[in-house]
Amino acid sequence: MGENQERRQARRQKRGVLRVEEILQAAGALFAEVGYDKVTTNMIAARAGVSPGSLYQFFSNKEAIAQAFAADAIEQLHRVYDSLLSSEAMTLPLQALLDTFIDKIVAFNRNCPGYLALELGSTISSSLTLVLADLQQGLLARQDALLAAYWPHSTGEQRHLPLLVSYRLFLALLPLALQGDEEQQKAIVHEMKVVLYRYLEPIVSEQRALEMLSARTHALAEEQERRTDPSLFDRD
Amino acid sequence: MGENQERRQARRQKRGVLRVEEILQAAGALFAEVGYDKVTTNMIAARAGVSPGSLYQFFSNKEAIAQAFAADAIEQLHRVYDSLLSSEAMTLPLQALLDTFIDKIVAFNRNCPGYLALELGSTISSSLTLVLADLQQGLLARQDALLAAYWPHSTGEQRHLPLLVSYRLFLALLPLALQGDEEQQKAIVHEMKVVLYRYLEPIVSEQRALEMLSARTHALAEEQERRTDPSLFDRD
DNA sequence: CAATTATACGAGTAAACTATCGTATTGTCA
DNA sequence: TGACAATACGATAGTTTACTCGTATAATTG
Repeated sequence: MGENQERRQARRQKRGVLRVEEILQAAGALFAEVGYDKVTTNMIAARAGVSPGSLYQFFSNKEAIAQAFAADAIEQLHRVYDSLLSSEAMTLPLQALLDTFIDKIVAFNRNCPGYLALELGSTISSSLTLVLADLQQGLLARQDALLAAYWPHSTGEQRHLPLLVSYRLFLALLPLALQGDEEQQKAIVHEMKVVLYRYLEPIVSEQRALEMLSARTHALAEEQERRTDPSLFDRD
Repeated sequence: MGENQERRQARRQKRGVLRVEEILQAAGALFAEVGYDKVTTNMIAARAGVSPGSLYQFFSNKEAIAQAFAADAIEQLHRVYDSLLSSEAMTLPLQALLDTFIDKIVAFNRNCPGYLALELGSTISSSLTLVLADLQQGLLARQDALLAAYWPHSTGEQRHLPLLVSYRLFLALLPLALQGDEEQQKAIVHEMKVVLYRYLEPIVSEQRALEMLSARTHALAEEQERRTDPSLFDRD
């Protein structure tokens, strides 16, 4: 699709590569502002300072622009994961890891607006969504490795659900962490860390999790007469 | 807008009211399937079994259809909250309340697909989004009352952030809870309850929260030499 | 039964948008 | 320098979509 065109840039690279960057940056900004669907190709061209026709010199269609933008963003994210999966980072306690992890990913999304819009704005299964999901597989593997390091003796099967849930929770709060004044942004980031820590900590330290859950349950039961099925929260 | 038309139905109510219901149901189903933006008015007409022109006998435009659908849905949600805010429900421990609360709201979203799509698919600030936000204010007040009941001596200011965060967390997992096989759906609902309980419980019982958090922090510090700033998770 | 009004239809209109095409310009290489 | 390829342009073709309008039918009222 768009790759052929980019690959054949043997000559005249400087102008072309520069234009591609300009176009992708303009597209990303617009994705963040109005969402992928409502961005028109003419808007992208205007923001990038090129003619509508020039877009198609480098990208075969609108979707290819979003794909290239997402590919760039995900490559950057991989670099973030590289630093997080370093041997020294893995020796941190979960709380500290979450702290740096969340800070870094939030910082990335601040620098690269538009990626979040593509991630969230994925109205059900366009072909763009499928390509995006494919690109994310790599990131999911890194996240899984991270969780595995903190959850010894766990199987991929076991990690699947917590991983999925954690990712969704993070994504859900991310828009709030990027909007509003700095005060509110800090507060949201703090809540993100609290939510994920309280969710994940009992999971990665299983034995303690069981103890604490039953302890809490008993405390509640003593405070208040027990009207509820004790197995409400037990899984199947 | 659309209200005038519906209000002037003095005669011929039966056919008209019926058509309105058919149209809204068709629209809701389509919103859930492909999202508001990608639904065309002709699709709604076809699904409802009416001509394109007939839509505009009852609704002034596409957005008015979504608004009417959302208004209906939110009215139903208010009835759900009515039962949750009953005096007897408020005596349940938090865990039990969350259990029934989540089950009921999930059940509603199963019965009324399309509402979630409107809620999530709100690409940044169309006029539809503003109207939706307005309709939701009422629900937010109910949720706040619920949280206030479990968090004595709390101010509205204090409840604001946890309320916002809880709602986002719930919304984030809801799509997962509605898709996939029944097995997976149950698992997701379970995770929803776990996440919200672990997040909210320390908040509504403040003093215990502080104790437990510091206890955990100490335990972690002893297990592992302390390389991280102890105040990482403190706000500001 | 007439008169009036709500409901129904569906071809058609105007606007918006993606992508193309013919052409002009700029840079590169022999 | 001359030939060739990459880049740039912008008008516009072709498509999609929300919505209208003239007309026809069904129901209600007097």
